[in-house]
Amino acid sequence: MAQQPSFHLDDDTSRYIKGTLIATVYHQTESLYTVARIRVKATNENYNEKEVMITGILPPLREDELYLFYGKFKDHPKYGKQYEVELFKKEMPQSKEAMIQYLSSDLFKGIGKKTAEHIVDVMGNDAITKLLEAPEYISQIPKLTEEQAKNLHGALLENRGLDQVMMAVQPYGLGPQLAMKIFQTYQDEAVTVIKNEPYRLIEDVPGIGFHRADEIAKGNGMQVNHPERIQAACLFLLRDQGTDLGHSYLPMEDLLEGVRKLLADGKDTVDEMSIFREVQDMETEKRLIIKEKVVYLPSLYFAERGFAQKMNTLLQNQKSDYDLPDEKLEDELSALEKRLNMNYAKSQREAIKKALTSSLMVLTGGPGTGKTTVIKGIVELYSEIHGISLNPEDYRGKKEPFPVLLVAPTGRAAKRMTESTGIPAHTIHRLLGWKGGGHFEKNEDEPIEGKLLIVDEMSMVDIWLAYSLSKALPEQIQIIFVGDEDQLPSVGPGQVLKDLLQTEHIPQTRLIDIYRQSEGSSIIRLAHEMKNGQVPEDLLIPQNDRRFFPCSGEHVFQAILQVCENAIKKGYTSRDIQVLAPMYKGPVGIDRLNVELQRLFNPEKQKQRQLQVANVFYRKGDKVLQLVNQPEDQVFNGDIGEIVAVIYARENTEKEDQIVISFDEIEVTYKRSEFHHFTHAFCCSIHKSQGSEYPIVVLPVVKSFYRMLKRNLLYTAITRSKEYLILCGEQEAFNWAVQRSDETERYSGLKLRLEETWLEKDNTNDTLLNETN
DNA sequence: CAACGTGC
Repeated sequence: MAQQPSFHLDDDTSRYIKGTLIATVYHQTESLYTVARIRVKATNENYNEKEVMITGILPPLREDELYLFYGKFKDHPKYGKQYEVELFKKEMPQSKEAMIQYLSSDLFKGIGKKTAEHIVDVMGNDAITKLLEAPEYISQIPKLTEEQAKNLHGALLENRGLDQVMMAVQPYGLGPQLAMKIFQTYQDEAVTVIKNEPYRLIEDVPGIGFHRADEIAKGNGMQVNHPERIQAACLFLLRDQGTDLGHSYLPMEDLLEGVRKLLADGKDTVDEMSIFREVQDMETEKRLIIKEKVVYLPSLYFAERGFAQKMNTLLQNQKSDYDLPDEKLEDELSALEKRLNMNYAKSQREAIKKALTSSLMVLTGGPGTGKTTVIKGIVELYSEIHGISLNPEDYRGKKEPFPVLLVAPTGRAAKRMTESTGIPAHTIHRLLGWKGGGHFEKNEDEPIEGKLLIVDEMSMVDIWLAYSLSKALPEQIQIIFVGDEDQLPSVGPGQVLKDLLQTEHIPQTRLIDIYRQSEGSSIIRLAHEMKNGQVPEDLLIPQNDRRFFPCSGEHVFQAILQVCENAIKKGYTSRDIQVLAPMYKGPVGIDRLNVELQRLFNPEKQKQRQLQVANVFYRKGDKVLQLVNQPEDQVFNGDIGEIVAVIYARENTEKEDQIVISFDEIEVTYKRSEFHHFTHAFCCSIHKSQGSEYPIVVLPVVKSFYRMLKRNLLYTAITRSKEYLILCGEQEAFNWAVQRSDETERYSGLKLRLEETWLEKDNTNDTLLNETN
């Protein structure tokens, strides 16, 4: 018999645990993040326990339901073995009560509690399963009116679940995975949503963009110029495409043109006037915000506005406490220099003094300008002048909270801060108490406690996070933002650091190059020229600290290997040399480089112990890159380590393959189930290298990277090198990257918001003054 | 095409 191709959840490719709820351990209503204890009824996992802890994004679970969880086991450092659910499915209600409740729910029109009870009495607890298998039984249920029978039949078919969803989306080329996601998202309402509100899929189901939803809508008979269609396209363009490029808004013209293109379908087009009208309607409904001829998603507008307002409030709170006499500061600074046995440069002294006397300050400078030194100085001098202890132990059990807060957007940057200051630093998310879905425990109602806050690596903070942080700030706090505006921008929308620096009334200090002698270093000079959009004439001429090997095509790959081989002969190791590349795939991609570089730096010895993951072999001596944060191990995303031991399953009590990696002094053991927490690091991505420095950087620069070649990416890469920089590739590609900075420009209104809210404050003050006069 | 953080 010819069978329709179908996706069976119970086939052996998907692992599952079927079970019932014992107790919900944790459930967050905003994000739906759930931890629950489950009684195992059946599983195809290698698991023999009666109970299991599951985690995942799930609706509130009920005790009377049977669930099918698809996922995999994870070893949580604190909570042990847990099943991480990727997809789940609700089995039909099992108990009599649940079945009655289900049948009398809104899903089955015309069937109330009485009728539902009757059906279950006649058909049993598995009434629905039975009726689905043999719908003809419906007519045999006594006391059911013809109308009720018809409704029941229709609803049963409609809500049959996954099969129905798959059938509904099949004509649109959506595979079983997406069908499953849709079903998971809407459960019983999935088919209804697909039929009536297909554009909701864009928002709710990752992997469905405007075009896919639009295909479905079209299949449902959606008119080309239907308001719903136009509105969905507007939101999609702003949310998905705009924020992907880092924009906080889109200019009206860009939006209209973009939406017109998105909606055009052969001869069927929608004119920009109609789109404009919809945009206006959406503004009336407060689903969009229009300011100065640009269009915002409300969340982004309020983030800009709220952050700007808070910054200005802090500025106006300039208290007399901060008004320290310059003489005292100078004296204390000199004493500090003596104590730390060092000398601050003039711009560093100014930075430290300004930081201590301002309620808000931005500190910026390129790599090697001593931002870290200044942070340390600020903290030390602050404690000195205010006579406060910097020993966290002194605050244990006391009412007074630790007054100095240090944070950074990434775990690794926080770790570096901890190391350089001796004071515990955290991620911004940790400080604010992340709750999922963009919500935090700390906010305007429950502000954080502290007197001085320093935020490092501010270039990586997007406008949403900046707003969340600003909301949680008490009014009496001194805050210092630190960062390098020429580095890679934040993943999320906005360019908060840049905008702060471009706003005149925001107190700021720029550090100039001090440490890596500018005159001696042609790397620094190169970086400077690049900043200004220039390529030095001597790019190809060997310098004392950099070289450019011109080559193209396959030669680039060979040149990189040759450079490394020569370095090895000179006695350098993989610790000294870091190869960087912008992307993983391709002929000069990270993946391919790592395979060959492993062969060079850590060749396989006879009978060497090694463990295989996919096509990669790990062995002792391999340089590896940590990919996730493991705060409990003091190891963070981006940390580089070295494999120091390979242990086979038969050699340990857990009977699981293990790899031990050493990060500086710390050694961390990974089980096979955690091997995806690291990867080879002979070559790593430029993005991952952000925040690290290496003695020697080797960098391929080729046209095949053209999509990624932008000025700030190249800048970030070359400024990672402390002593020597080796470029291999095409000069044309280098020039191209330096020229390309406009394309990375982001639409941001933060500078404007900072200025307008500043003026509004002035006005309020004037009014107050006038009134008191 | 690459990239951040996180809940018991």
